Amino acid sequence: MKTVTISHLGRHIGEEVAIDGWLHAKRSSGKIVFLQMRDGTGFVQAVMVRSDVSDDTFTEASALTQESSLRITGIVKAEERAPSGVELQAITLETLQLTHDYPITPKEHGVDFLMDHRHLWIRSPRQRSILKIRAEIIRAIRAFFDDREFTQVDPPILTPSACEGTTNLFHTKYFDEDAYLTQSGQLYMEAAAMALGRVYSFGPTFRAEKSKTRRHLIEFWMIEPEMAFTTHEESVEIQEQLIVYVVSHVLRHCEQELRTLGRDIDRLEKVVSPFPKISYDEAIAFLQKNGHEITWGDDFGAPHETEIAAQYEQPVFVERYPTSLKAFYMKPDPMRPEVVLCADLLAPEGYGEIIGGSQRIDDADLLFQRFEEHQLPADAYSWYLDLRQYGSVPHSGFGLGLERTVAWICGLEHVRETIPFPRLLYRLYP
RNA sequence: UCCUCGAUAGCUCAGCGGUAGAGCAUCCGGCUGUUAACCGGAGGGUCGUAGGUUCGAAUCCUACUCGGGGAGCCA
Repeated sequence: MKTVTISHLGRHIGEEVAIDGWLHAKRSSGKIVFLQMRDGTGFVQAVMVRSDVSDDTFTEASALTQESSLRITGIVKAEERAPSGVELQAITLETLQLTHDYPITPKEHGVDFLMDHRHLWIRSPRQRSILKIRAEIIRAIRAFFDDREFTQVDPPILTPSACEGTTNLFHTKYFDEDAYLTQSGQLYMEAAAMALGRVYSFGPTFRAEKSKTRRHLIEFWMIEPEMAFTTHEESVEIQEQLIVYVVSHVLRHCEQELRTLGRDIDRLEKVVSPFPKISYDEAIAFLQKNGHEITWGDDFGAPHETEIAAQYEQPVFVERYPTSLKAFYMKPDPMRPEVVLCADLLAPEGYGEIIGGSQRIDDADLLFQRFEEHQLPADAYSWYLDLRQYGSVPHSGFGLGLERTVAWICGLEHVRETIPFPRLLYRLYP
């Protein structure tokens, strides 16, 4: 008997095949049983009619429970009433394990309960769809950079000290030395860009911040491209192309999953070039006009970002923030040294900042001056200062937060559903 | 760290000073096209923990524990 995946059943109409999977749901009456099967590739309904099978088989099917593992053989039928257009007319049944008391019932559940059962929750159609889309977004991001001859470089996860010196890091020991989990691979990626030209990293990042909002994870994944001989404006252009590419890839490859999530496809179809660009100055003026008590030099809070982004149907770049607000390595605008050559990309629909990027300081003296201003230990970063001593060039880069991007594209309420096993404040299980 | 909301059956919740409830899940019975199927029946609870007020507390008060949402910070 040929075993096929549910996703390929449509190619076997009229044939007798076997499927291996789990029972997602069951409905039955005295003489017919409907078995909703899932195998990871999709969902299909197997229909078992009492008169078609042996009494033992029918009794066994009637007694099956949610999430029992089983193998069913039957004839593949085209069926208009089925969501996938295909059904299996069951003939034989082999129960691998009869499950008892599966915790996640077809009824509603609270966040706490579902998070405690995350290892089982990911079996649900909704969670499966999100993880599929996450995988496709990752595939699209890699394809985008690989096609443009970027080289993937993996920065270290254990680091001797803070990269940016702003957020709280996870502390650990490296034998007798202190070590920290990385909060950004950027400085290492600048070194890599001087070696390989155009590079990108894709890996986990850790922030020991006591943040508890729908936009925060303690452990999250970030894509950090870094490009030699690239200006701020050129970097922003690449960021825009990347986002357009990723969204169109998901629209093309994940139609079924987006439908399962109930995502408003129209909103995603509006993500095309060019994206609006406004300056920090214009954003401040806009907020002031709308009654916010904010002055030039203040940073935006989450409500500010949401209000700015709400003006547009596409992601919006906010450029040239005050130098005092941004990281030490960002290059000042030569025409206006009080602002830096940077941009944040704000996603629509209140999802907040998904990209932060800038042109980096390439002048050795200015960078050293910044270290003193920010009271950073120059000796710990002497390798980074070396990059400006030996063939310094204009270069730019950015960081894309994967989970926020997934949450936005999927239209989710919270980033905790975008990663298989989220690490959240006070939640390290499962 | 701060603000705010919550904790009652396996799950989701109602009850808000006077004998602990419903739906779903589970078990038993019925049903040949179900889609969170439906119909009938059964079992199932130290009301988060510790104090206090009261004749009487799931209910009011205090503290603690755990969790949700948000702020700050950030992707």
